[in-house]
Amino acid sequence: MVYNKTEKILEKQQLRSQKIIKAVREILSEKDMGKVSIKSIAQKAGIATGTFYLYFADKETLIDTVVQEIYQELLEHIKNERAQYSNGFDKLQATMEVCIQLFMKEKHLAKTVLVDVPQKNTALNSKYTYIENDLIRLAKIDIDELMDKQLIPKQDTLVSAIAFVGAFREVILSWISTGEPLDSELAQKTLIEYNMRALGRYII
Amino acid sequence: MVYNKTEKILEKQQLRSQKIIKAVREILSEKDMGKVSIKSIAQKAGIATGTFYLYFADKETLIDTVVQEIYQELLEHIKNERAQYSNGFDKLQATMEVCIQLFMKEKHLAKTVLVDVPQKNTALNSKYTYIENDLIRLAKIDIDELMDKQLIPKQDTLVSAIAFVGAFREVILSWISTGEPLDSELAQKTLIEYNMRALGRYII
Amino acid sequence: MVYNKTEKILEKQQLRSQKIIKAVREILSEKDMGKVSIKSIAQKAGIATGTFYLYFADKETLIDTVVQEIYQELLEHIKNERAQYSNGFDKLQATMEVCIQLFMKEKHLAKTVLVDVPQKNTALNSKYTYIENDLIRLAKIDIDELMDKQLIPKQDTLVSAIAFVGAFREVILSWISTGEPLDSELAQKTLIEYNMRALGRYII
Amino acid sequence: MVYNKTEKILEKQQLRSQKIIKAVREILSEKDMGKVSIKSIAQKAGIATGTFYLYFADKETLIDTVVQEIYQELLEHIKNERAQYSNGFDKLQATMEVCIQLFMKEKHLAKTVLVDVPQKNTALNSKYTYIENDLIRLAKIDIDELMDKQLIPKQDTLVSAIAFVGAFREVILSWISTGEPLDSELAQKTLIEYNMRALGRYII
DNA sequence: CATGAATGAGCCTTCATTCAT
DNA sequence: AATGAATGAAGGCTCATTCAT
Repeated sequence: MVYNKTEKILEKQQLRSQKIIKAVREILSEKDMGKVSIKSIAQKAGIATGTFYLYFADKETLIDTVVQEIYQELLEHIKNERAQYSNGFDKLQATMEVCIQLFMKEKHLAKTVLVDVPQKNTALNSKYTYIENDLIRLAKIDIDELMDKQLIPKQDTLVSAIAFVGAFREVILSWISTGEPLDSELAQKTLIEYNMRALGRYII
Repeated sequence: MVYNKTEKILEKQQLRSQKIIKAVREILSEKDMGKVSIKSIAQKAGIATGTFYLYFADKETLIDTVVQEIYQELLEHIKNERAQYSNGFDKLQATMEVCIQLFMKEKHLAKTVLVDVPQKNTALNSKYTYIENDLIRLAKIDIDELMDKQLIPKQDTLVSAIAFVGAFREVILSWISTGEPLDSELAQKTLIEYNMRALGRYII
Repeated sequence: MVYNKTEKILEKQQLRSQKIIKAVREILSEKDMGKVSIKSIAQKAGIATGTFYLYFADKETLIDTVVQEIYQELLEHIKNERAQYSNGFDKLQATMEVCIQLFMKEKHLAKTVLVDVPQKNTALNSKYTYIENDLIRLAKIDIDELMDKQLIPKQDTLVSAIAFVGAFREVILSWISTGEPLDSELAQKTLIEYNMRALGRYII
Repeated sequence: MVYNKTEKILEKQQLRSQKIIKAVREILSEKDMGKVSIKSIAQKAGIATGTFYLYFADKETLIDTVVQEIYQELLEHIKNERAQYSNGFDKLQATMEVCIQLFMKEKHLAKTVLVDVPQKNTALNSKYTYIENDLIRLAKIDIDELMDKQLIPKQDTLVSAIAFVGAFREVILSWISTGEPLDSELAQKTLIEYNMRALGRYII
């Protein structure tokens, strides 16, 4: 019984935590991005402001958690998609494609992940491992492999991976801000080819 | 005499303004990025809080001013360097080189320009024209020219320009955060070639 | 139970609101008329400055509320008393008598109503309908009636009503400042007769 | 020589003081009643803010001085006008007429004298002798005289004098706020007759 | 455990007054 | 004497956090 009770309680706590996190994400996703105050979060989560502090130490902890969750989700998506390909080029391309899809569908999430979070973590203040780093790591693995197989020229693969992600990030953000370009297909093709070409794929 | 006096006063005022701006820049550059409150700015500038308002209408005006100043500085550098080249590829390369030099020398400035400011201006909140937009514009001009001359394949040149700047930005920021890579020369070469290759320069 | 709880809370909130309003009234009534700052109000009400904003949107709202409250109280008194008379002269006299009574009993309230509030609303700044206007309106109705019945000479009844209230106001204020005159009865009689005579009651 | 010099200096000081006072009065007279800050006063007076403190101990002293000056001027006017009449009724009427004229011509001055100043001096805080008191005193003298001569019924002449001034004050203020009534002549006649009748002039 | 009213430090801004020049 | 830049206390308001119920 006791065990059960504990389990139930833990479950309930989980639920509450999730509710709070969901509330934050909803607020972050709102078009006009309402105030991200504890009060508004609690309101959206349907709890009292004080209750918040039973689940999270403080506001910062909450934000950290939300960010982690978002990251995990995104990486999950990417990994699933990549799993279908064995070729390094294809994997990179698939990564970009899934990211484009996801980000364009959830623009505010993209903003949070690509802008709001990193901005709090620049320079030596890198408290999180953020999505960009994860993406870079993934990209680097592929690029390393391609270089090993001599499919691309010798290069500082870390730099390339960073550039790869950076080019991608900037374009996505511009689309989020100004709306996707009219010829969306050409635009996406340009972006993908930009990065693929940049790696230096040998033309056979 | 009167003339002299006025001159001196103006000079002194300039100095104070500069002192305040410098204080903001310093705060923005601090590792732990202290609060950018009027109080902290005044403290850092060695003035009373009220004095601040003798030099700037309000906080927002100050921030605008700082941003503008930083932009002007950077663009000046870039334009000077680019002026020496007529060829599109060379100009783009020169732009990257001067930016690398400047940013690596003034890392804090780079951080402000590439991170702090853009983050306040994402999406529809584009009150400033920020450096990235200016850089993108410059890059696009060169890329358009290259495409017109059929030196690179057909592409959405705006996307390419954005990707170009994005790749660059990300790499620079990573260097700022983690320090330049050991083989700095290879790293820089990789970055530059990454972007040049990405444009699709036809190999002759 | 829930109902009870809600009731209790509402009651408590009412209490706080009242406490705050009372605090303002007290400050307004103090001899040296302390500063009417949020801080001083909160202090007097025994709450934190932030708490104030749980009960009133801002300072202006509070002041409005206080004023309205005072007005309602006074008008209630007057209307009750007037209800007992049908004759225009009697109604006017009753109005004066009830006002004299009330004001002399609650001198601070009188001061607020007759001095503090109007002074914030002079000229084109008439955001409130203040007691004086209401009193004037009431008086005018009676005077109009008297004139229609040809019980008083032809006159600009609005001017007369204003003068009526003004004469009254000034005398009351003088009594508040300097204390009622020794021969209080004569004094009150003089005031009432002054205004009644002024209207020009035809001597039969 | 020394004497002369001192005289000149005193004269100059007088001039400055006057300039400052004039500045305040101008600001008080402006339709939109700009901020009455030391800075704005100094600006209008054509002096530096610091200079102000060479002529007045502080802001309050200045305001007191301005008020005194205004009062003196007004009383001067009134006394001159009254001097032409020997009859008590005529004197009272003349007083009212000159006040109406003056106040309607300088509405903002009227506002200052009748509203702004008294409001700072209510109740036991009567630091100034304000115009109203002076007017009341004058009126009382006349009313006493009339009563002594048995031209009006027995009454508390102080109360009557206060009521007299109060009725007058209120009407003037209403004209200042809302503009003079259309039938200005009837309105003025009503006001004057109101007060005259109120005194109880025996109809012969 | 949950609540949400209460807290108070902190923010931006104004302005009467001072003081070095 | 005159200047006006500098001062800093004070004002209204916000919001992360606490605590009595």
